[in-house]
Amino acid sequence: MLNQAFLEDQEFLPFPTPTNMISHLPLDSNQTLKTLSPLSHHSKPQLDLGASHLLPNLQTSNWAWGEVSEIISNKILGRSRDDHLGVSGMKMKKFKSRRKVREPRFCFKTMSDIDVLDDGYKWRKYGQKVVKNTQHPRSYYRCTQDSCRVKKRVERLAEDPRMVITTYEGRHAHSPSLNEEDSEANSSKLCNFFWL
DNA sequence: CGGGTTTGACCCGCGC
DNA sequence: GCGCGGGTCAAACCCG
Repeated sequence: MLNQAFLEDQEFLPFPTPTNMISHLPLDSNQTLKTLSPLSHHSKPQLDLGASHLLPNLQTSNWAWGEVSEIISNKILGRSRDDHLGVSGMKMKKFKSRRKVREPRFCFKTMSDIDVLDDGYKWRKYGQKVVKNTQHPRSYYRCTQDSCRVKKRVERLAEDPRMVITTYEGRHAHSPSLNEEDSEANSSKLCNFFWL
């Protein structure tokens, strides 16, 4: 357990990004960040140019996704790195004398009426919280798969309620629930596939 | 009845 | 030490 915690901590950077999410975070030829509407599965992809100014002159090859997410968090949400350490109070109680476990994380911004994006995984809501200085509550979701500790947070941007901020934390140890039947057999392969 | 959501309580870290 | 804020728990509730 202790080893696992340290391993996870060290794995934070460089930040791996699931291929099914790369489509939501393309870096174009101008090396600026864009985000895609999650509804792009059904309709023509809708580029959000509004985020471009947040990451001027971003070089894709020189940035890890964790750093990108951190920049987004800082710029959009006004948070510092330590502000969103994903360690619950309960975990802290268990591992009081140990280093904090930092799960891999990334976030992205989308313009959508829908709060919960359909990313192929099944999520169960486990909490909702009104964040200070925002009129919109933040929702907390956990992956419904047993033994999968991936979490995500969903909130709306205070300055622009049309924008949804989704923050993923951790790695899925299975494939999306779309192919639930064979997810067991392929779990390890697909895990690598989605996070490389 | 099983699985998901809601919501108030609780815990912990942090700043003062 | 105390209060605040964020994150989580878990009982109650809802729904198919």
